Amino acid sequence: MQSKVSDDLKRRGLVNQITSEKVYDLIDNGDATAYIGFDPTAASLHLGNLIQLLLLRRLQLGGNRPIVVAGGGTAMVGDPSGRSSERSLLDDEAIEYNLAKVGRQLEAYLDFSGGPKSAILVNNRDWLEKISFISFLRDPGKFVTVNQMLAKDSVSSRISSEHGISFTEFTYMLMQAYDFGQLSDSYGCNMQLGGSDQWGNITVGIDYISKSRGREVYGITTPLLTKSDGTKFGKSVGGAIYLDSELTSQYEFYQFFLRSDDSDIEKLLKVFTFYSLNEIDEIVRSSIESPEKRIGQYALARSITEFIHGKEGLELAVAASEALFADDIASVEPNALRMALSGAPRSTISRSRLKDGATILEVAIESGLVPSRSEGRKLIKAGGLYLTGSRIADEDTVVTLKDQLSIGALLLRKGKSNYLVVDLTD
RNA sequence: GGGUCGGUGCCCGAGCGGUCAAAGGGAGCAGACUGUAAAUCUGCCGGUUAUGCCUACGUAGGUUCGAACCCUACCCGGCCCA
Repeated sequence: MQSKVSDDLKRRGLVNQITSEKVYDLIDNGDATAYIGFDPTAASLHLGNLIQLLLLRRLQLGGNRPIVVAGGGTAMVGDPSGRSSERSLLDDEAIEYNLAKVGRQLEAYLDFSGGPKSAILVNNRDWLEKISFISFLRDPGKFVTVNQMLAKDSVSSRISSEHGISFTEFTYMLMQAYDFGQLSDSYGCNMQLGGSDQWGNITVGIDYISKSRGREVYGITTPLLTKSDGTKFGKSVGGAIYLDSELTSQYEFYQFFLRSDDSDIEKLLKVFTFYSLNEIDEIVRSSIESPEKRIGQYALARSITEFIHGKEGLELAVAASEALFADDIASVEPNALRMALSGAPRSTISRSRLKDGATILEVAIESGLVPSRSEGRKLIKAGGLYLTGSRIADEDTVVTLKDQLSIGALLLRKGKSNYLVVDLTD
């Protein structure tokens, strides 16, 4: 007898709030049809979204049916939850673009292979676009009181703030409630999942369905993932960590997890991997025994990178890591090096630029390693800029074609581990 | 509406006529140590065509050789009174 799905979720720290204990019965018996919506406000999902998506995946593995909603319609309006000021509206084109990208990601991490528990992907624009204004006012509108809406944190905090809240965003939770209703009608969806900031939106939907259809549905939220020092998890130097390798290379993705704090490892393994709790205990135990081996970090980074980027992606990331952290990168065989670095952050600069004699400072700026001349100067002065493994002491050091690696690229490094491969173009 | 206190760099917060690109803390970046960890210590932390110039102390004006600091108006917030 396998341990219960609900116990597993609880012990992984994935449950923040539930609307009823009934939630656990449903998911343990494989009776849940659970949905999460993702608004395509960016071209890729990031780690925060991934936690939700993995939760859906866990439910599916436990015999429940997942539905992912691409918020093509809701993205037109913008969710005020967790925001202190009004969003700027995205135009149609941007949403369509993001939708195409994010939609593909949503399909990649769940099992859509058919059968009764096969995942479903829908776009809420399909129904939100069709409903007329008057119907909208009559159907979801009449079942939800403004009093109720005003009481939600996401709204009340904005009303009392100097920024206020537009009618547009105020309406958001009504749209989300309507989504839930549609899914309930079409697919028997009986549960909505979301981050803790979604609690208000989810409960409005539950009330709406109960009043309009007399049907009982449920909700679960996940806690906001924080690091052991209390700061928000999932940000790195360049901002959010994305699942799309064009925005966050496999190497960066892998490295992000590889550099996790010891004290966060257990939590991260529970949230981001499918290792069983027993396996995690084992990994954590050996990590504590010999922390310098970073067993937990490797297990975490490998597992999650493989899940997101596949075996090939993981191999790229590992190869890039090994090549970049090698003692003598110049001796790495060209083909191997080219392969290895294909997952690393890159930039380009023209050959002629080097022929004319560019200084290291200029190269660092033009390649985007540093944002301004002063930043570059400071970096060099602090001893934090490296060209192919050697520290640069003088900003006027001239970079020539002789500095290129066997693969026709320069290798810059900022600090201990921020590498940039600069391809030479004609 | 009246009174009063306040609005400072990514955030918090000192400054109250020149020596202020603005103390201090946090965040961030880099260095040392280490395990590509944490903690700790050190340096940096508006831009630049750099002993100068530009941009910046709620907004717009004004006084002054000179203003974040004084004056006027306006906008926004806290508290007290109505």
